[in-house]
Amino acid sequence: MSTPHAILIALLEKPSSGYDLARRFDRAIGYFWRATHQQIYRELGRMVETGWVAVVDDDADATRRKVYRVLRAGRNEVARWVRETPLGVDDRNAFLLKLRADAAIGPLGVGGELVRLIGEHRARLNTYREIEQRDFSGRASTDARQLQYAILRAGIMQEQMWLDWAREVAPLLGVRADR
Amino acid sequence: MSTPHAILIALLEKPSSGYDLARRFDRAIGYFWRATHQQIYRELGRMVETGWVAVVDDDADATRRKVYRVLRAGRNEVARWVRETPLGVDDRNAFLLKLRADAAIGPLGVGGELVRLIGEHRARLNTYREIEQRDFSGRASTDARQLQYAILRAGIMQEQMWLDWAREVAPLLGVRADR
DNA sequence: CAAAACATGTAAGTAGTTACATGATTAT
DNA sequence: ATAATCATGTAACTACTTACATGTTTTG
Repeated sequence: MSTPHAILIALLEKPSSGYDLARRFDRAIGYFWRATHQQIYRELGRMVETGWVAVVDDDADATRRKVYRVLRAGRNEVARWVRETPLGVDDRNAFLLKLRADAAIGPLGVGGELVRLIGEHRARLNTYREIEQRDFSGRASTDARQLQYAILRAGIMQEQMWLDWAREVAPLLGVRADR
Repeated sequence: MSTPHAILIALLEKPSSGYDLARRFDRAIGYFWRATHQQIYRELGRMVETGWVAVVDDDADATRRKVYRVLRAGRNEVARWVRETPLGVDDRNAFLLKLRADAAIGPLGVGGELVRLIGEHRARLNTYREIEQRDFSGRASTDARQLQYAILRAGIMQEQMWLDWAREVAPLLGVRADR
């Protein structure tokens, strides 16, 4: 959804070369956001053009290694993206990305969005529960039917988990998860 | 990851027109797998070429509406894909897709893959727990640090949830979630 | 000195998104 | 009749993936 912003935020946390970024996107970051080295180099090139990042003139070390840092315009762009890009319930990872941005250059007012998302997740959970009541409340079930129920259970458990998590996070963002 | 297979499986569950599929992918199916009508029509066209699906000659009803059904080759392709395409821990939705295929034309032996995935999810959960111990066991935390911990918590809770779910599903697939 | 890891890129192909386009049927 | 919904498609653009390509530095 937003590879350039993922890269900007990673660079805000620590200025890096394309190669370093590729490694970071394979380890810690990669657990929730992926990018190949081709994507990274392409985006870095574009963002230099745009003026969001610049190569740190590695004074002494005149090797071929290029370390990038985020410029003021890039920082502003991250803040703008966090504030003005509404996410949906399916953009879990993008929301975590916003939290990382908030940790790096915050506060950026992510609390409001968390509250909205809690509402949307609750609505979806209710939808799932209604389907559960309607289609899976009876007794005897065929194998196929039990599998279909398992798929729905995955959705239900996922929403419950997200809401549990949101309840933990809300106070950190200065909002209430009310009820 | 595999739009054509998602469409084939939806068609196995119920022969439909492109328009119907688009609606189904917006409702129930859309909660875990998305496809726009352009993708759907394009894939349907391709799959007719390949011989995986065919238009049901809507005898009487000679309107412009085209209902597609899955041919034997398409069915075989689904079975092949389910059996021969190993998924990673991040392909949650693709695994649910396999369960739907198994419910529709199973059994396809998905149990083995579930067992493998349980192992991989446990490994990832352990990695997260180690990071937790190493980086977040101390007391006093800054705001930024607490947010970083919240991101890690999301990962931990997600893995725990998946493992809980897998424990429910295992018996349906004839395998044990052992321990 | 050879292999592994470092480091950055181009090119081609595939998939996905967004915008445009058209016409038929159904309901008000 | 006119608006909404049904129904199917093309075209252009953007993003992503996979393969190719090249040279450097470090380590055994």
